[in-house]
Parts: sequence; C-alpha cells; structure tokens
Amino acid sequence: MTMIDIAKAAGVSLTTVGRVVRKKGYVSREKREAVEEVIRKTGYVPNLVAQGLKSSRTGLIGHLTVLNPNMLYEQISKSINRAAAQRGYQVLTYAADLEDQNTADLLDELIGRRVDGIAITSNPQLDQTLLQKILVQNIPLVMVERTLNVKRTDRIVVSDYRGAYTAVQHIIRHGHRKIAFIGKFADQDVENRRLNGYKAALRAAGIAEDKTLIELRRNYGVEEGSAAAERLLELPSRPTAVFMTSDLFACGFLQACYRRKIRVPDDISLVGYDNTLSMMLSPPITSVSLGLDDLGSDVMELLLSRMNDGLIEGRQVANSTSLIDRGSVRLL
Amino acid sequence: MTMIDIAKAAGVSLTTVGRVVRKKGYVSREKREAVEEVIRKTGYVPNLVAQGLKSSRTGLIGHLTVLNPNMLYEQISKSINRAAAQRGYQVLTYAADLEDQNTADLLDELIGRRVDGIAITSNPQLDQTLLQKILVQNIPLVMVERTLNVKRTDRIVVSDYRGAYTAVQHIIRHGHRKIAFIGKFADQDVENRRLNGYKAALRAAGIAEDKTLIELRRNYGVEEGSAAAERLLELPSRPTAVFMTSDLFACGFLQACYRRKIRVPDDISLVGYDNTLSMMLSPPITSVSLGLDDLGSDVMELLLSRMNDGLIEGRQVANSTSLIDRGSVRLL
DNA sequence: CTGAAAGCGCTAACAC
DNA sequence: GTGTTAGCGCTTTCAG
Repeated sequence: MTMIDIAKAAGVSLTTVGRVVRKKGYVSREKREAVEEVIRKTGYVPNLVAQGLKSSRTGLIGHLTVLNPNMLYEQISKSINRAAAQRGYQVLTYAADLEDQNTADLLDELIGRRVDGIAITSNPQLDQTLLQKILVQNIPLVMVERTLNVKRTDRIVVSDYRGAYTAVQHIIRHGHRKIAFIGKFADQDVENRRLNGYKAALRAAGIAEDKTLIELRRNYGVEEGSAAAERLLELPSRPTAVFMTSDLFACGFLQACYRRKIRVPDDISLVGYDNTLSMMLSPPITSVSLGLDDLGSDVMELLLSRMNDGLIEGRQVANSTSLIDRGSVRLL
Repeated sequence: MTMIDIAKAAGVSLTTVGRVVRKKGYVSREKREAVEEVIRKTGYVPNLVAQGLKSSRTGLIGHLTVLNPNMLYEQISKSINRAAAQRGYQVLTYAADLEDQNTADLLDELIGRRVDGIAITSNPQLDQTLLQKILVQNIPLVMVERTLNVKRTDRIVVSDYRGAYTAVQHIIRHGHRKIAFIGKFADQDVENRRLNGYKAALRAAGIAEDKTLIELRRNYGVEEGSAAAERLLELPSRPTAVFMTSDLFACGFLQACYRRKIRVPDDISLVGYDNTLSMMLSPPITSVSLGLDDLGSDVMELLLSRMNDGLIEGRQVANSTSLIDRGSVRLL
C-alpha cells in the first residue's frame, strides 16, 4: 500500500493524496472525501521512513543516557518521553551502560538515524571532540546535569548546591548541630556541589565542620547507605541528624536503623535526596526534589526553538530543587 | 555528505562505497582503504533513514507499553532495550499512559515507522481488530503478560499462579495458618491467577478460606497497601502473615507497621510480589521475582525468528517466577 | 485547485 | 572486482 495505490483507487494524482494525508494545501471536498474513503478502507498508513528521507525531518529525538543505579534515569526518561509525545515527537533512548557500546558509536547511530534533536543526560564520557560531530551536523543538542560548555548548545543544570544547602538548613532550623553527611566521592562536579552546599549551610550557622561526620562512598546504593550508617551509628557521639545525597542511601540507612531498633525521627533525623524512593520508605523521609517533572518540557522547548534557529547562542536553564518535607527531621 | 560525495572524493563509484560501508561484497584493498580514508576524514555517517527506505529494514523495534505505578514498566523496558541493543536493534517505546493517545494511533505510528517488530507489554486496551492491522502488515508481534490468542503471534506469559502459590506455600511451611491476601480487583486475568494461587495453596494445606483476610484494592500503590494494612491490623484476630501481590503494597504495609511499632517478621510476616522494591525496604521483604531479566532476550528471539519466517504458528513462552527469600516470614 | 516531474540517500540486480 | 541503473515512498517546486 503506497500513496500511488491510493491515488489510483481514488482516481486522483499522487500529489492530491499527499495533500490529504498531510492536511496541507487545497483539495476540493469531493476529492478529499474520495481519498479519505480509500484510505480508511485500505487501512493505508503513511510511510514515515520515506517521509523522513524526503523531508529530512524524522520526528525522532535521540536521548543518550547512562543507566545509573538510582531511579533517576527512569524519572528523566519518563519526563522526556512524555514531553516529546505531547509535541509530536518520539524518543529513541540510548543507554550507554555496557562497555562494548562506546559513546562515539552511539552518537554516530543517532546522527545516522537523522534524529531531529539530541538530549544527553548526565553522561560522564563526553568530550568536546565527540560533541563536535553533532554540532557539525547541525543537530540541536541539549545537555542535562553533566554539561560541557559548547557553542550553540543548551544546558540544563540542577541547582545541587542550593538543594543540599536548603536541606541542611532545614535540619539546622530544627535545632540540630551534629549533622552527618553521606555522599559519593566527587568524580563529577555534581557531588562536589552537594558537599559544598552542606558545608556552606553549616558555616552559615556557625557550626564547625566535623570530618568524622562526613562519609563518602564509592557508589550510590542501598548497601553503601547501610554501611555508612553502621559507622555513623557507632560513633561515640552519634549525629542527631543525617543528610544523604541519594534516597538510595536513605534506604540503606533505614535498614541499619531497623536492625538496631533505632527510630526515625525519634532517635535520629534523616533527609534524603532525589525524591525518588523517600515517599515509599518506613517512615517516609524528607527529601530534596530535583523538579524533574518539567525537565522534559524544558528539554523539548530548547530543542524545538533551536530547530527553528540553530544559531542562537547556548542558553542555560536551571532546574530548581525543592525540599519535600515528610517530617523525618525531629525538632530538638 | 552522502555516499556520492565520498565516491567522488575517493575516485570510485557509489556502489563501491556502499560495499565498503556495509562490509559486503568484493572490494580491492587499495580502493577500500581509499574509501575508508575519506570516510574517516569527512566524518561521514551513513543515512539510516535512506537505508531503511531502500532495504525496508529499519533496525527498530516498537515497544508498546503502559505506564503502571509499580516499577515493573521500567524493569521490562530496560530488559528489552538491552536485549535489542545486543542484537543490533534499537527500541522505540510508546507508553500509552495518556488518554489523548489512543492505542490505535500508537499502533499506526509504529506501522508508519516501519519497525521490524513489535512488543506489547501488558496493554489492557487491546483487541483483535487493532492487532489485525499489525498482522496484515506482516510485522512480527510478541505480546507479554496480557496476551490475546492471535494467529502467528507469540506470547510470553508469567506464571502468576505458580508465583502466588509458591509464596503462600512458603508461608504455610513456616507454620502460619491465618494468612491474609492483599491484591487488586480482577480487571484482568493476572490478578485472578494470583488470587487463585493463594487460594489453592491454602486448600492444599487444608486451611479454610477466610473472606475477612482477603483485601482487594482498586489499584496498586503504597497508599492502598497502607490502607489495607490498617484494616487487617485492626482485625480482632489478626493474621500472622500477609501475602501481597505487589511490592508497592508491601511498602505501604510496612509504613503502617512502622506507625504502630509492629515489627516484621517478629510480630507479623510479610511476602511481596514483583521483587522490585522489596530489597530496599526496612526490613527487606521476601518477594516473588518474575524473572524479567531474560524477558528481553525472549522477546527479541521470538521476534527475530519470526522475521525469518513469518508463517510459524504462534508460540508461547512461560517466564517462570521464583521466590526470593529475605527472611521476612517468621517460623512459628 | 490539481498533476507531472525531479529528487531525498541508499541498495541490489545486472552488466562489463 | 567495479560501475550503471532503477527504484524504495514520499515531498515539493512548478505548470496548467
């Protein structure tokens, strides 16, 4: 079934069928109805591949991401998929989790498929050279969270510093002074920003930094959170509150508490980060939301505007974090 | 940059470039190297859209799914994406969560994009008429979990009955007799199979069914689990164990327990389902794993074999469930 | 308002 | 071994 078949069956030309299918251009009512009738009867579906070749517009957005252990990946994907669908685009998600698929090949496939735009979320393996290839092809590009400063490329950054700061401030306002920090080793800026937010909040409150209260782990993960908790809970003078840079840590921390029959927030106060799992835990934990609901829309809007004008200078959008209070911090 | 440009630059014909790009057919070493050189220099990337049009093979798999509240959706997507990538395919995921996007339109887009195969996972809005369209186009189709018996279409079913049966049997073997059930109203067969598994296990152990111990909820969800727990925990003669058909219910149940300072498994024993969140809870909960790791491979293998021979009769593969014991059932 | 014609970039016979 | 040629199914000027 092709447009030509439809044209023949309806007794019109190929062009007319095209106009009806795309609802564009003038077609007399009779002819239109004739064509529509045939289309309905035959169950004809336009070939988007051919359309894409001819119009060099595929309606596809490439999303390059990395499968991280926390649930962030799914949230981000969901948000982008949804926003894209609402705007008539479909997302092709490439997860660079395997060693055998290197980022360069992935990008080549994206380019080969002639996607109309590319979103890269927190991929650590990026460098200017790789991105250059995309830019040369003039494909709109937006980078999320882990961003490089590249010409004519938009960035969406998460205000991690503020997020951490606000969380710790919240704890301090509840009267806590011995506040522990569980985070990940700073491979990337993200982790540093969170740690800095924590330190700044302490400083602002005139609380001296206590190195024994800072627990840095190799990875995000439940086990890691549990292990960190084991150490912190053994401390001669135990912290009264803990700020963790991932809800996964909070999961693990709570498991350790459960084993020791330590109650939250009665015996210790906790604040998580990501707002992914915190609402599901026992008890639900106050957590920093990264405001990812709008992320997809932001991504798509940046991409779409750049499709219209590829020459605009690189813009930067900050996704603002907010604290979701679930009462897991006790008033001292 | 097209193949013709490369051909000119390398002083060979279009065909020769094609042979080099596709690594197929005879090309003398000199010419090949010349072509490869030019490709490298220019950063040429073959146009997969044109390839797709010409070869009517897009390397795309369409995945039609529905965004459910439990984490199953992500697990399934991940599994399929990964299996597809390993076989050189890319997945286009369509989530029919919005009312405005009806399944028929989604299917049309999949057909329009000329995907090489379609996987439909637990979509409740399916009917023969819709599927007919896919079959007419001769696109390999595999349905997961919620399946219809359609000619020349493969099915992957989850052995929910066995899963539930095994879970309840596990509880019974630990000496429990008052075992509650939290499930979802039976919109679909899935829910019934789980309830039936529960009932059958009780029957096999000679335990009379107690209607007050069966709690059916409108939806899967944390809140729902919590509400169910509130009722069950108020019962004059409280159950000693609870089997729930979703880890989300278990989350909610644990929150209710936490509020009442009821400990698991000391005061009550719990078993979840899905094995999605159970490992993250406090305490970790014994749960039924749906064995989704292999799901993607199964899907792809069924699809690939049908691409080779579209006439094979519909096959059925059963994904076997297994109980992951985390000690949340106490020995009475 | 409608149609004829020229490709989009690539593949696959088929000839040389 | 290598090149010529004819499309895949559609969009888009440009005439009528």
